[in-house]
Amino acid sequence: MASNTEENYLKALFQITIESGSKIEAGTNEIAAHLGVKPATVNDMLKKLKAKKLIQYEKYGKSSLTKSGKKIAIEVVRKHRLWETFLFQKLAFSWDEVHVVAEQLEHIQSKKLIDKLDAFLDYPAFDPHGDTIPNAKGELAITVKKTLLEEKIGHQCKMIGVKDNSAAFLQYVNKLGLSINQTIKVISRQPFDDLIEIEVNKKINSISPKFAENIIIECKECMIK
Amino acid sequence: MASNTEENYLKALFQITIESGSKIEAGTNEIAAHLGVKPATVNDMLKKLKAKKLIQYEKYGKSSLTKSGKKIAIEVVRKHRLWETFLFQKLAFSWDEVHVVAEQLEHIQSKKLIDKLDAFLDYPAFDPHGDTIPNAKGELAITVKKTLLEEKIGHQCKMIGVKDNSAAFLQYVNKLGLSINQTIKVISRQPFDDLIEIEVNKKINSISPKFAENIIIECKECMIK
DNA sequence: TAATTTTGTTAGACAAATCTAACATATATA
DNA sequence: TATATATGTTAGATTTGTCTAACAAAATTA
Repeated sequence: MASNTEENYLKALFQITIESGSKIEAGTNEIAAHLGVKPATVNDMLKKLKAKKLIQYEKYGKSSLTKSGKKIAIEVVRKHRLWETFLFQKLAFSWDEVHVVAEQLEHIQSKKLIDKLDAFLDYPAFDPHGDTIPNAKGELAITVKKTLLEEKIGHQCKMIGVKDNSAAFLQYVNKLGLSINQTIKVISRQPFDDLIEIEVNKKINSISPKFAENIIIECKECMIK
Repeated sequence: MASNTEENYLKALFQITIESGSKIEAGTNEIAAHLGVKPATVNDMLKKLKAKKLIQYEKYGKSSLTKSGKKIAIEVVRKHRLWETFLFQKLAFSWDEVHVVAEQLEHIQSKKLIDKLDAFLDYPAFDPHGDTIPNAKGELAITVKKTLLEEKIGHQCKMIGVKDNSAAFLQYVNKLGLSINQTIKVISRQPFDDLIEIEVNKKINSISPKFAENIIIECKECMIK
């Protein structure tokens, strides 16, 4: 069984690599900065985690999770986010207070506890920060933030913000039926003038690339494990 | 701030001494047996806790809690019993499963969490084992188990069991209106024949010392802190 | 390519909590 | 009271997780 500290290293590695969606390995200094410890300390732990076959690591190289390391990391993330949801929904903690307490609660060892908590909260999909919660099987939908311009044709996504805050732009946003949390589907792209067809609330509209570039969306990237 | 381990030693000392209602100090071996560690380990910790002014202790002597040590111990007991109540009432854990998980949860450091949990559970007075839960001020009603013969005149207590299991005795118990959880008040004691007058459900009856000796009761001993 | 900077490693130290084995003191018993 | 038993202490070792300071390798830049 992994110690609290080991769990924290595995979680850090998971968040830096897999969940970031942007890289597959992490450097020693990077992990140290993420955890607020010294690189020397991380180095010792990397050797230990390698010996336990929880990470892949070679001297002077970068680190990544093995299958069993990833499993533990996802369990910790699941516990963290379920506890955050509990604190927020049931105990009326505010959005910004839940994290520090969940940092402690995530290390409580009891499979039964966490599965019962999951049921008590009615199997939530998102924590109070909007991050996805892994299910009991350890499956986790990874979402990535980007602009609507970058979304692929045929994909669905969720609007989570705007880049431009001018009145003109926001009025246009409104007119198209767009708002925070609104689901958007990209239908097509015209080769001739680059206009993008989107579907919002079953209505189809065309928007310019310039407009699309100012809509921040979140889309499901992949399913982990 | 006390470490998890220090908290466990303080809690053990509290339970052995103050909460037991029977003694005011604990020996090194006794503490070791209670915690499942070796006396040598306890000895080291006693020195440390003394240095932190959390206990009173002299070489080759017995140990007891100081005011600040007691405060911490009661907070840990409060957390333990509130978490047990949460697991039992909200997550449908069974009576005998709650303890081991609460042993972990009792060390979570967040005053806000425990006070909100208390409110969420509607300020319970007892945990699933029937033990009293200290309130937010650190006050705790201590109950002591003894026989009805030992109860003082004028005091109220609660029947929690019997010593004799013969049919004759149990029928007599029934006839007097006694049962588990029944409140009993000791009215008087006759100097002439030692008979004891008790009040049960507003009816007064006389019982013999032999009878009283076979009724196990729980009574509020005092209010701690 | 050579020098500099960034990144990673090693060695040695420390604190916390535990152990075992040997020793010391206190209490009980013959 | 002398011995035996129970209780408590000490010294030295171990594990875990951390540090600092010195060193080594890799990457970047002039």
